[in-house]
Amino acid sequence: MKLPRAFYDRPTLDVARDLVGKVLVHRRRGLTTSGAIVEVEAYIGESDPACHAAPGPTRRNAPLYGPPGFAYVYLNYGIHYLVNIVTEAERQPAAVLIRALEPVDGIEVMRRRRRRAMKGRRPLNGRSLNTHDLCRGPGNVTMAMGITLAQNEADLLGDELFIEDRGSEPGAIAWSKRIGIRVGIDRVWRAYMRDSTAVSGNEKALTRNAPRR
DNA sequence: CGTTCGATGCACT
DNA sequence: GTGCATCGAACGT
Repeated sequence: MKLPRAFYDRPTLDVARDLVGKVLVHRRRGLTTSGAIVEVEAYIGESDPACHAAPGPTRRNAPLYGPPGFAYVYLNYGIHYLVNIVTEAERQPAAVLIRALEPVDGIEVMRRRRRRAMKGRRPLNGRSLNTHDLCRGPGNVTMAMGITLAQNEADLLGDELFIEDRGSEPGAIAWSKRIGIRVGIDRVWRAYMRDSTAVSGNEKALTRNAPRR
């Protein structure tokens, strides 16, 4: 069942927590890929220095100021697209970054896209791509799912990019500080499935847990 | 194990 | 011109 608009129109930390275990689906050119969300990070408001809304409204961050339940995709480091889910945008600009998935549908399509994205360099020293590595890390998520700027501002209630509740019981969820950022590192706004091997980050990032808030 | 570094594009000041 | 919500190879220990 596709998540309704009301799911996204809630406090961002609640949305982040509840997104873990849901299934992100992308249909593109007749190919369907999907994966269970196992790791997310919240970016909340202009007072969060790591949030793209920190400088106030700009051309790029406009989706953060729009209605909830839409995608915010941007190019990061000139190399990777990162996909966010806009939340309580009517109250304040905020979103949830999708950092890792456990692949479900279209696993061979994901493998192909990951390999194609590594053109020029020898992939993984010749080793093969494990399923739980296909969508491990926010750049890998978009690579494997085929998500680009074309999906920016996509309505998650549409049929191209959306999130489903498939009724599976989510495992234990843990919280930690956000990783890979240089400012706003104090906030404990990263939620992840504790026992999933598809979660990104090193041992330190995983053990640096703290209770929510 | 650990750290460093190159690839690469664009929003923002 | 600066700096980034990255990835993975290539090194050093």
